[in-house]
Amino acid sequence: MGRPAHISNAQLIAAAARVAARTGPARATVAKIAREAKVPTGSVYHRVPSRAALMAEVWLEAAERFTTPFLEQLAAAESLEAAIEAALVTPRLSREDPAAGVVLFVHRRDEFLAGAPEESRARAARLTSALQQCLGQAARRLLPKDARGRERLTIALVGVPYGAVRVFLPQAVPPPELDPVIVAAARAALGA
Amino acid sequence: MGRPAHISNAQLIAAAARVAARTGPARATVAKIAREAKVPTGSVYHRVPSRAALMAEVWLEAAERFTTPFLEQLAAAESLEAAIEAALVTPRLSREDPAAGVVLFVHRRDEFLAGAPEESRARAARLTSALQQCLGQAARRLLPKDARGRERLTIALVGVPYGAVRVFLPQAVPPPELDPVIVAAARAALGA
DNA sequence: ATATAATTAGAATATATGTTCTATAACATG
DNA sequence: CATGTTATAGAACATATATTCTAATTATAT
Repeated sequence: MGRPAHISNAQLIAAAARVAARTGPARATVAKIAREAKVPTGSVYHRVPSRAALMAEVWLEAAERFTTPFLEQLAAAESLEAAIEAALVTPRLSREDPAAGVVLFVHRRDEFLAGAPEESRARAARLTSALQQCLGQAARRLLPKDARGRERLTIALVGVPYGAVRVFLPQAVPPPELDPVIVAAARAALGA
Repeated sequence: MGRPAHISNAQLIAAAARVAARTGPARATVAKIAREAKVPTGSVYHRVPSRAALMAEVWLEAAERFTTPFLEQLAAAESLEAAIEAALVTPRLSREDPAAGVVLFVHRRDEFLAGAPEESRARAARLTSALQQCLGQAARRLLPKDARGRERLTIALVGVPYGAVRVFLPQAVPPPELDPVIVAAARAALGA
């Protein structure tokens, strides 16, 4: 089968994620990523077609780690209180996988997707629209009287926890005491 | 006095702010900034020593527009309710000066300060520490029982409004209806 | 008018960095 | 053990863009 690779594709993405988390995607050069992954720069191009595609992959992987539990919690929620639990996905991910947390909550989606191949963009668009759709359905179910229900739910379940963890990231990990504060603030934002 | 300049120094900074708001500071090239300001690229270097120094200036100007009213409101606050008003500086700035809002609340301080001259960094450090000091004093005054008062106040008055406006910026301007939501969420975050 | 200063104007240069290329090494299979 | 395949290894190349440079322009002051 030929010479074995020093690292796996997933390890390359993980190394790129660490570099991007530290420096931001714009300053994550191929040289730095290769050094972090302990492979020569040329080897990077045996795995991915371009730096832009790799950065997109980094974002997509982090975004999926967030979206999966968030959508699961929110889609199943039959009460506002249950929906509010989804707000805790943000601090939990930041603790469990700080690099993914920093990628998602410190840097911006567009920085990672700039110049990315069409396929990566399409995947990113699907993730984003799945999130919005789920928020819309939950709003119709749980805030039927509120004309701007989806907007309000987005503020409470996305905006509030995002802002809360940003007080800590990237220097520190959000402490456990943050979670009840997020819940209280999200509940208040929903007017509940 | 020599040939008159096409634009003032302030106009160059404003043009740089618009470009940086659109593309992010990393992709704000000197060529783009010069085009936006309608001056040749070389002229930029008659005003500022480097692109990095210009980006730092953009951030510092935006940061001062935020810090001044925020500190004023918070320093004068003799009650938690008065302090909570400071949380509204964030959405107000985003409406009154969207470019400054995007610079401060969409992009990151470090992106603007990367490679900046020492003097700019020192100014930025002073702004940041003035903010932290004021938050600390307010916490001791208004939340004397809370051992982590400053942290909590930061979450409520900085993190919550930041996350809330981020739901809208940079695509849209935060609507006026957002303000009572921010106040409610900030109040809840303070446990009041 | 003429000299001087400050700027415009944009070409030239330097540098950083993404990408490709050539050679070599390590593994599997017949 | 020869051959084919895949990866390493890092140098070479291409490109984008920050910065500098030379010349031309337009104001003020004497």
